[in-house]
Amino acid sequence: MKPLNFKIEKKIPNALGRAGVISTPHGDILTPAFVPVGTKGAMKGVTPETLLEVGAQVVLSNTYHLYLQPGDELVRNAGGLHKMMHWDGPIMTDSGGFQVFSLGAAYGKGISKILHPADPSLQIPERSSADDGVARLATIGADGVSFRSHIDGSLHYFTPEKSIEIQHNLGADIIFAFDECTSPTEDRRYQEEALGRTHAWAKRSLDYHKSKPNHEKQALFGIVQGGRDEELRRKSAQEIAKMTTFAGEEFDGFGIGGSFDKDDLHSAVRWVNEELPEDKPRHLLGIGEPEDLFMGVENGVDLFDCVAPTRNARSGASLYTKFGRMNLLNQEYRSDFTPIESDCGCYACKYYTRAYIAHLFRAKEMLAGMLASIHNLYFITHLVSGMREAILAGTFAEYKAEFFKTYSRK
RNA sequence: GCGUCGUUACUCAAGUGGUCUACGAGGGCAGACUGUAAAUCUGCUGACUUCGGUCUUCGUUGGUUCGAAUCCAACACGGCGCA
Repeated sequence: MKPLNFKIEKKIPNALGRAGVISTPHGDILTPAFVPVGTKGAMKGVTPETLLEVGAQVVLSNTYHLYLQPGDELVRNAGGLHKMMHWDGPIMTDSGGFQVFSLGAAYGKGISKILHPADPSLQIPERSSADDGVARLATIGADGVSFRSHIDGSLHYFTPEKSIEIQHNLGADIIFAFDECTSPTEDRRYQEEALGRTHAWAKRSLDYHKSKPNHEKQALFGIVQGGRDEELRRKSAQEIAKMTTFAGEEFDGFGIGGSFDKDDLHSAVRWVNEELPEDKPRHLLGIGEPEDLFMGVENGVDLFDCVAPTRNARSGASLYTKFGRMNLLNQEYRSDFTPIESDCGCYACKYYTRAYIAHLFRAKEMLAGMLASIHNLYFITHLVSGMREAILAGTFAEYKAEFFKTYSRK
């Protein structure tokens, strides 16, 4: 029995994009779809009921974080992630591969998922091997990665098998192979070396997963890496796509990973999706700004997860609107008694004003982040489901043009 | 009335002769955030500025000193104690 089924409904003419349906043991995901991130088994400030209302179909949690706290065995004993967090829809778990990056090479350096051209100092290749003398919480070995817990400093070791085992305990519908997300500041030699590791780990993740009964109900996605280099990206996509166990079993879908120079994102996605088989779902890991979502969908991405909508909402009152992002904490909104967006159908816009939500932020009321998260999740979720509708209607280009007529990144 | 303590920027609050436009916190203003080390982080917050500086401020006034938020005197206001 297959844990996942993917059906393409319609394609964008002369492009890689498509609309489809992913079926999982916990329901269907209509694609393209945005996947809200609830790292520690909870959407920060949003209940599962509200998450549904906001338009979420599936959520993504994190292996590393849940392993540290409360512990994957406890999650298993609680009846699994679905039951524990009271979310009956599909769940995905990231493998912890991103933490290899964020707690490793990127640790303490201000390097994030996306580098902007304005950070020239960060773009110089800094090393070609593991040691540059900078303290970090994750160090990479041949067999796996050792992590120092960011919570209590305790030492932990992840191998591909360990990551998959934890993900089996968590019980998500879609799980990811353990990979190394590299920094764009690494040179090509390092990217190649890291890619070799990611592929070896992918194979071990696949072998281990398919050898366990869990593979009947949990789908495993392999992750493509390769940095900004076209040859490495295409090679990675091909290798991950054709990777099989001794019994001939393949990945059920693919993740596209990496930390990007903003300009490299587009080309990397296109190279990869030109190589990946059409009949399996593709997930662009950690990307979710509107302009990137359009780019991704157009280039054949089916799923996106991103912390941006919730983090922006919570931590800066940065809200998505059809005109671009607005900072609700700006002076001008103090006595603005209109909704965040007058034609938005979300709960926050239906009942509350900018002035009120801004007040809640200043007063440090929890409701502030909740309402802002609801709006941002609604916005992004609906933006992507709107793309799906447009693909089905054959009007993707028009939908995109209409959106960018008013939206600007500032 | 006498005694005593206090008065620092929007607020609270350090500072008791030069390194003081003056620590720190809050507030305010702005910015950042893309598989969540994140309800977080960064910058600015006396005025003017060609961004190198220039000028003005520590209750008020006067004084001591090369130099005062810091020492002295008087005054104003406030707390406490005694009448």
